[in-house]
Amino acid sequence: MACWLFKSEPDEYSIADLQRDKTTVWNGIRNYQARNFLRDEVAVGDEVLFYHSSCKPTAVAGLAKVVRGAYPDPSQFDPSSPYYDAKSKPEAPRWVCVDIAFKAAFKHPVTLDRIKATPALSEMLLVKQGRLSIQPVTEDQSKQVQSLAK
DNA sequence: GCCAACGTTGGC
DNA sequence: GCCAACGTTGGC
Repeated sequence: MACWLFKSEPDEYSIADLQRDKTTVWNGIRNYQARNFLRDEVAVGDEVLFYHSSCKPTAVAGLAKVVRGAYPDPSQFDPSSPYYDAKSKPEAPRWVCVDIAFKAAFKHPVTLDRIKATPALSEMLLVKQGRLSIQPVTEDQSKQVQSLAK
């Protein structure tokens, strides 16, 4: 089982929204590096750290799990969607999405500042490569983050 | 709202 | 098939 970190702007979709909805489609990914992870490596049963980005403070806010592997993101073919991509054809979809389910909302979200200040987490891509909305996390890192949230 | 980092694109 | 330009991302 692999672990991942998914970023979302809480104004758009927060861990509280996921708690309410139970499951959601993780769509709208329009960055190639993130898509490659989604398409090639994210699998059913994988653990997901749910990260709130572009807010104050940015933090890992909860836990989710993958319940459906990569399939074509329907929004890329919908002209009325903000995620519409005219260059993507149904016979060769450019973008994919996965489904995730709620597992937990952290009582104490683990802020980016805290992660940066924790030596065991200094190798996280979150710290080393900021701009990546889907990223792999080691099992140790995931456990560390979860223990900081208690 | 700046701008740095990345993968992809496309002109040559 | 090189490589400059582009689009996306997200902390500051």
